[in-house]
Amino acid sequence: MSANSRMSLAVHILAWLACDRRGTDQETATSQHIAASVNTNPVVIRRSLGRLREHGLVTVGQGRQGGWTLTRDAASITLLDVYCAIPDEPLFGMHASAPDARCHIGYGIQTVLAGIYSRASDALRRSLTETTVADVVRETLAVHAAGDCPPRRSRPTEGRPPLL
Amino acid sequence: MSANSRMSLAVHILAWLACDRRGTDQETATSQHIAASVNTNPVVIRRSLGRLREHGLVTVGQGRQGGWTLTRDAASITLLDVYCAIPDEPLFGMHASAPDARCHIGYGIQTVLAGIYSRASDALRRSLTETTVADVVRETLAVHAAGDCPPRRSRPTEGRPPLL
DNA sequence: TTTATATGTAACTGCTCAAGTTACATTAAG
DNA sequence: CTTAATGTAACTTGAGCAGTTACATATAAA
Repeated sequence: MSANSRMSLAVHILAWLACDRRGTDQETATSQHIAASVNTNPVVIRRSLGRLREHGLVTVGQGRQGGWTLTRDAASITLLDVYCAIPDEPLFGMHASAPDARCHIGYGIQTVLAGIYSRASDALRRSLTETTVADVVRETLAVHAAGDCPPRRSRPTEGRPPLL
Repeated sequence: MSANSRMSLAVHILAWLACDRRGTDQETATSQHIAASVNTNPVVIRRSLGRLREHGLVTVGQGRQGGWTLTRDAASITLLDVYCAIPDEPLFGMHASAPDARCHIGYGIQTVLAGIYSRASDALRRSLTETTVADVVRETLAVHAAGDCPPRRSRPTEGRPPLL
């Protein structure tokens, strides 16, 4: 993968929003702010948030003072929910060009592979249900608290004492 | 792609070799023949077989009358063995550019994601141990026997009665 | 020893796709 | 009306894979 980082991006965004909520200030959570934490372009963030919104995980306010919020508690959002909200690429790709159907193996191999891949995908998904966005936030803040970290910046941290 | 088809390719090749072995003739299994079944270029097959050989799943004879054979029984080769023999791309990619370490979330998120992805990968691998190359051959031939298939061609089928 | 038939591998092409970026229309608070 | 936000199209860049050509190397068989 094929190095596509959309899962990491989406989890990061949701964790950021969940963490942001924990604070007391009600500054708007904009794609600009989130982009600073993720270290990328705001448009990339908006593209990801757009999908998360389509799947009902976040809502957005339009216009000035718009911004993003989780629609439900972070503890109720599993990483499978997130996984389902990113563009689905199959775990394993099939042959680029169809095998020779006149060969005993070539004829049925894709059917069999599909079954195997489906079972593998189920196992993966089951494992993703075991972690919630709230878990991610908690563990991430724990890493931060334990670590030897540089001076704070970028919201949701800015100007506030560590949350844990 | 993400769609990278190397797993499908490797399984196809091994199934082909396993099936070929079941026959009585001892024609050599060449990259040329396998390529016909997979419907691709022999060099693509050799590249894949090269990795499978490095991982001890097949052996090769050089020169004229060279060719490929499984090193052990197909029933003892799990799909995890195959998975381990293809170039390892992580299941999920991390952020393309490192998150802002000055943010509470950005600082620790990748550590946490690594743990989550590792557990997901374990689940996937565990699922792959449940199928062997022999299973794939058996199921594939069953699909062939059940199906309404075109006239035979391309070894390992050519000129032989259906195996199942 | 020569010839025919394999593999091994480098090097190149073409294609697809993701991330990043720019630009601009739209929306709504103040 | 002004300002600050999202939504989205369009483009650039870069990476990686499948496929291909070409050729060096190895070896069984004539």
